Order: sequence, then structure tokens, then C-alpha cells
Amino acid sequence: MPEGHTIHRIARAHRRHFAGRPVAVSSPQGRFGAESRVLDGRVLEDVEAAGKHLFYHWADAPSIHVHLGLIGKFRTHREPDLPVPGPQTRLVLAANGIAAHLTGPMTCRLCDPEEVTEVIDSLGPDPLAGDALRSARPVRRFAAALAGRRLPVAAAMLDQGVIAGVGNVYRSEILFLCGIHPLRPAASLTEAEAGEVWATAVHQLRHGVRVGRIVTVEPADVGARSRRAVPEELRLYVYKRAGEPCRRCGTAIAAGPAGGRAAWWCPSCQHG
DNA sequence: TCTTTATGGTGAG
DNA sequence: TCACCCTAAAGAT
Repeated sequence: MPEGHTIHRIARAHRRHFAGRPVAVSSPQGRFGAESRVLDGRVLEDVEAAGKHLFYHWADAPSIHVHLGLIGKFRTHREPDLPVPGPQTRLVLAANGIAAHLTGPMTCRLCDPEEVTEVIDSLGPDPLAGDALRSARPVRRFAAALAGRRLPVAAAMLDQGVIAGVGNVYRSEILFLCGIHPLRPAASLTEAEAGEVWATAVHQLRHGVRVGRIVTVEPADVGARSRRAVPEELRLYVYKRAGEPCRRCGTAIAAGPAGGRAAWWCPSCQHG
């Protein structure tokens, strides 16, 4: 379930579990075998998250670059329940009585500092970066990227060069929260609208990191007392809710393609 | 025991 | 725009 919030949570957990100590590295599946032998037993210096990308930095060795893609998953196991990794497990990191098993990643490779920089330079601003609201630069970069595109704003929001870490759930939910129709041309958004989309992305993804899942509804809209008390099936306003009533106005939620993937919106709450 | 689906991304045509 | 990559769980038969 990887949008940016998942990746940043993994980085935080793996930093806590593994950074600053020697880490056993292996690849039961074998596709990362030679690379894992280079790193096995080295000290992990830091774990870095950038959009949907993860980097594991080691002393005097290339970094591991991981991208989960659609189906990639890290599972964490603790002593005394440390299972033998299955044959599909691409990467195992283990230290401190804790093991992380990686399956199904789109990317798991070694890369040198230049390649790390190359990946990061290809990304737009990350709403989960520390300076996302402190500095004016990220929102300016985001607004400028939108201003340069004729395609629908919903399509632009899936472009990792426009905003890094937003995926198919958050893009529809964020545009609902901002009252902006997903098929409006990206360049038609005003400076103020772009600023609101950015700020909403920051708040929503931060919340996702905090609670470990995507919850965008205001509790009051679904009769819950707190966001943590929102039932699983009521977490979202529009994603995958085609034909169901809007949680705010009751209008049937609409769906259609944007940027090659399905998007959802409320025809009454979102205009343009 | 199948088929489908998924919060992603790339490369070919 | 399409085929394809990777895995596992849920749904259909």
C-alpha cells in the first residue's frame, strides 16, 4: 500500500531498528544476492525517504535503492518470531533481534551517490520533506510545475516530477478536499489554489504517516468522534466510490480516467 | 482452484 | 495506449 506516507514510515522504522549498527543483509530469492554479499555485516548509516523512493546508506559502500512499486512490501519480524524468509524474499535486513523482509519491489539495486542524486533530482517537491511548509520554495516549485502543464490537474498530480509521493488515492482525495475538479487543466489553477492543494497534501500525508493508513475524512462527516475512530470503510471521500453518495452532499460520486488511471470526484463539491 | 486486483512505473509501438 | 514486471490476498467458480 505504498504512497509516500508508507515509504516515510518505513524509513523511520528502519532507521530506528537498523541505523548505527552492523546489519545482516541477504537475498533468499537470489536476485540481489551478489549485492547483498557486498553489504552483509556493514554498518547502516542512514535511511532516506524521497517521494516513493527509499535509500539505505552504508559506510564506504554503495547505497541500496528500493522502490516498492504497486505490490512491493516490507514485513517486520521480531524475536522470538523470526520466520525463515520465503523464496520470493528479495532482501532481508536483520539486526537487533529484528528482521525486515522485502518482497515484490519494482526496484532493489545498488547505486552510487551520483545515481542517488539523479533519482532525487528527477522528483518534484515532497510534501513529507521537513521544509514542506517552513520554506516557500517547495510550494513555488509545485505551483510552477502545474502552471507549465495543459493536462488535467489529476494527471499532473500523479507525475512524481510535479509532486513526489502522491499516488492514486491521495490525488483524488486531495482534490476533493480542495473542491477542485480533477479534469481542470493543471495550468488553470490560481496561485492560491495551487497553494491550497500543496498545503492539503502536506497535512494529509503527514496524517497518513502518523496513523499508518490513508484517512482523509473529517470525523464529523461520518459521525465519528476522532479520526482514529473512523471505521475502515469510511476512511475516504471519493476513492473507488463511484455511484455512492458523497459524504458531504449526497451527490453520486463520479469516476473517469485521468493520466491513464481512474480518478473519482464529487460533481457537486468539485467544480471547474 | 482458478481469476482478479492493487495506493506504481517503464519501455515499446 | 498498451504490454509488462513483481507478489499476495480476496473474490469467483
